[in-house]
Amino acid sequence: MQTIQIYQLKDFVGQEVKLRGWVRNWRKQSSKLRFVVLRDGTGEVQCVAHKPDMGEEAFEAVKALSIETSLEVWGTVGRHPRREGVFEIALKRVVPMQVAVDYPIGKKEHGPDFLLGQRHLWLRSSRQWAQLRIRHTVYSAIEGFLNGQGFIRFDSPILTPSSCEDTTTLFEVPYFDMGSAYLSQSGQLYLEAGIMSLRRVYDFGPVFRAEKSKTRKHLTEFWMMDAEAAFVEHEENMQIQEDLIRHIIRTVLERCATELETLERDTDTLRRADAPFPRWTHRQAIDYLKSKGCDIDYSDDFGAAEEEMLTAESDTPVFIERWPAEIKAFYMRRDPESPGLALCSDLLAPEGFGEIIGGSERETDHDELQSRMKSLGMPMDEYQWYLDLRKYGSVPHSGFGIGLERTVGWMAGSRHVRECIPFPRMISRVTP
RNA sequence: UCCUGAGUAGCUCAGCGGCAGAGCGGGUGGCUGUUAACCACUAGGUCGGGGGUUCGAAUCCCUCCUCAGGAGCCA
Repeated sequence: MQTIQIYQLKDFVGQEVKLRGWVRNWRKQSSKLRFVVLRDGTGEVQCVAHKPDMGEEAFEAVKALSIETSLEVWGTVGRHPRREGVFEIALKRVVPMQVAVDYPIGKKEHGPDFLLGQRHLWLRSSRQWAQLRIRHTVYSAIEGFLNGQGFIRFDSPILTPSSCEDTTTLFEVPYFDMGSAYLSQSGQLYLEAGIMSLRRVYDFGPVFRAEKSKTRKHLTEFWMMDAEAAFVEHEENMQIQEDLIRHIIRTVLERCATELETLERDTDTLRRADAPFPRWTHRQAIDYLKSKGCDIDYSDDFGAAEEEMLTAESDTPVFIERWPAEIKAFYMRRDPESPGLALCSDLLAPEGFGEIIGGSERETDHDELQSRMKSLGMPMDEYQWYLDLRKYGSVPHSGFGIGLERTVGWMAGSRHVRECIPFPRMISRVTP
């Protein structure tokens, strides 16, 4: 008899098999009939325990099962009598590995604080299973796309000497007798060094922000993929981002049908997002918002409400490009046609999921960059290496960073990014 | 840091000045096709902590704590 996994059931109809997993739920129908829902990490299947078929002793073993007990089951694969395309197991025998007593997560609703406190167990529920599998698929789609575009993985350091911004948003860690180091907010500056060797590079890892943000779009530790490419300018940079996002959408739709169904995600909406992305300048966006009655100025950033208005009428994500330079980062190249603007773009996801990518063409001129850094009061000795990149063969280059959890949240239709990472870290939670 | 809301059984919540409640979960029993199964019975309480008002406080007031959503903030 073969030991199989639930995803293989369709190939074993009519055969006796062995499965290993956990009890998701059980239902008692009568003194002679019980249903046990088995999950094994690859899926779920209903097992039918009928006392006259399996015998007194084997049925007693089924009666002793509890939610989340780990076990091995033997039985015959069949088709559900009333559900098309659904399989079930006619049980012959069950052997518990470890009997779970009083599993804390029940079948009814729970609050977020309780569930996050039980995150190590909450991971087992159907929705979390589906979301984490979509996370894996998004991760895998990003890597597949970049590999196909000639990007080389280049791991940026996580411990860094300091920030280019003020250090209040950084997590500080003691570093031997050298004072403090800080957890990285982004590996971008290091990637700019990498492209001068490898032409196109990316990193993919955790980044850390000590901001006291308390919203459904913020985590203090989240995963970001930063890509950087030599000889790529602003327009091509946006094209790469659009191609990447559309590749992610197609990959998730293709590989995660079951997961999306479990989450009751509207896949037509996702499908429609796989189309050319509108590109608005920041000025056009402000004009639009003004026409809708927003009290906003040409030098302003957008709040959550504005972001939603900008994408409300679009099926696809929307690029907002060429922002006022003074509200963007120092390393962004200025627009030659309008020096007050930065050659940058934010990509806003539709359906209210917010900003998922930020990118820009980078400043290439040594003196220009140096003067901006000085005026920001940055520690020039710590960043000499970064200025060196503009002294020894500076080239046009661009890059962008994509937030994994927000992208997963959009794909999965999750209201909160805390469900898009196995163990979320937020302002009021670092455990479990 | 600010604004708003919440904290009552293991969980989700109702009760909002006069006997501490329901559903789920636990336990016991019933039902041959259930899908968060259902039905009956049963056990289960420091009403977030402290202080105050009142004949009487889960309920009103003050204060602190915790959580949520949002704002600010967010290479």
